[in-house]
Amino acid sequence: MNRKATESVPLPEEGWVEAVRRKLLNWYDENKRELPWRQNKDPYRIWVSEIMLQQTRVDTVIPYYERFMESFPTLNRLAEAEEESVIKAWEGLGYYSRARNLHTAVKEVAATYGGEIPRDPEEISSLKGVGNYTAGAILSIAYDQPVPAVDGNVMRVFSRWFALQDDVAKLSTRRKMETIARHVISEERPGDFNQALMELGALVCSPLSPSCDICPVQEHCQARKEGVQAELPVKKKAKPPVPSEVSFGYIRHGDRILIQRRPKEGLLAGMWGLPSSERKKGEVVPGETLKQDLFDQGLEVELGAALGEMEHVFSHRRWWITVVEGELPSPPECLPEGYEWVKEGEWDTLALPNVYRKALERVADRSRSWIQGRLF
DNA sequence: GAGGCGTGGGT
DNA sequence: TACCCAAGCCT
Repeated sequence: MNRKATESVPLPEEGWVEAVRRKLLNWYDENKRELPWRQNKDPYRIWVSEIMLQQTRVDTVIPYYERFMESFPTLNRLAEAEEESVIKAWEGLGYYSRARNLHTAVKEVAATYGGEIPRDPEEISSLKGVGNYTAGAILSIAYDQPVPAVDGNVMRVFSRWFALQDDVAKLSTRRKMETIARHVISEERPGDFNQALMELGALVCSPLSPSCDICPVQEHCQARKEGVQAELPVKKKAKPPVPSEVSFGYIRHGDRILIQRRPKEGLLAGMWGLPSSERKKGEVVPGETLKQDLFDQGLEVELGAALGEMEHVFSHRRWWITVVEGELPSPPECLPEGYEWVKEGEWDTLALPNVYRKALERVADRSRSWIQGRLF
């Protein structure tokens, strides 16, 4: 333990801790939401929920979680599943490496730990996709271990309780928060305590306009005392997403459309999508680069009209998309690696990220209005 | 430490 | 509109 780092951590007195623990847990008992992953303490169910909830809102997760649990009700069922079906179940939820890592980790638990999720902090943390927060959440919620589970909510709550100016984007700050968490956690109800902190952060101690007037621990909050709760936590601003010009091809051959699997690494890794090309914004004529890229793969495409334009923003990149129609008059007998034909409209079995689904809907709208235009 | 990695909702 | 954000992890 680093003494210097520990010295800078403001550890509250025992009286303060006992009062806050009691009030927070009482508030949680009265106000906690009924959520599908709170039905029982099945560590597998807790695990899946924690992975889905990473950087993702509760309301968004719920329907995915319900469907996922119907498809993969137990750890062994998930371990036996094909990766494609796991990714398909994750379709639209984003951060797809979460699904791959979860699948990898679950197979590891089945093979190495006899299907029982390890209770040892070192072992569980070694699983793919299980970091400090997730390990703490599973161990405390499912296994009643008094270990911290410090997420964005907890850091916000602590920043305000103790009026901390540390940048919560920093790793060192999270470690500091974990030291505080170890000090204040309830040994009797560690899982409920950790969830109560997060629930308070989500429902009361919210980022923009915290509802201090209904907060169960308002009288213990240093930020409120100083009237600075809206300025906390301190967080360095994120860089704006980098813009680029992207062409999607809607390329027909008979009743089939050309699709392409994305590279194994990087953005939307391994997911299916329309053939596409990406360039720096302002550098290119939409469509031409796509034609070039496909030509390099041995596919000679004839491009038609632009079917539509759209914008799609990822956390770190902004795509300015032009969907261009085209056809492949004389396709090779065997398509290059990563390309497939799929019947128009039969995308259902493919795991398509939302950006492509949006584009396909756009094209479908265009086709419908085009047909209507011919009818009237 | 900093950047990559999705998406949708709120203001 | 243009941000900001939401139960992080990996490299």
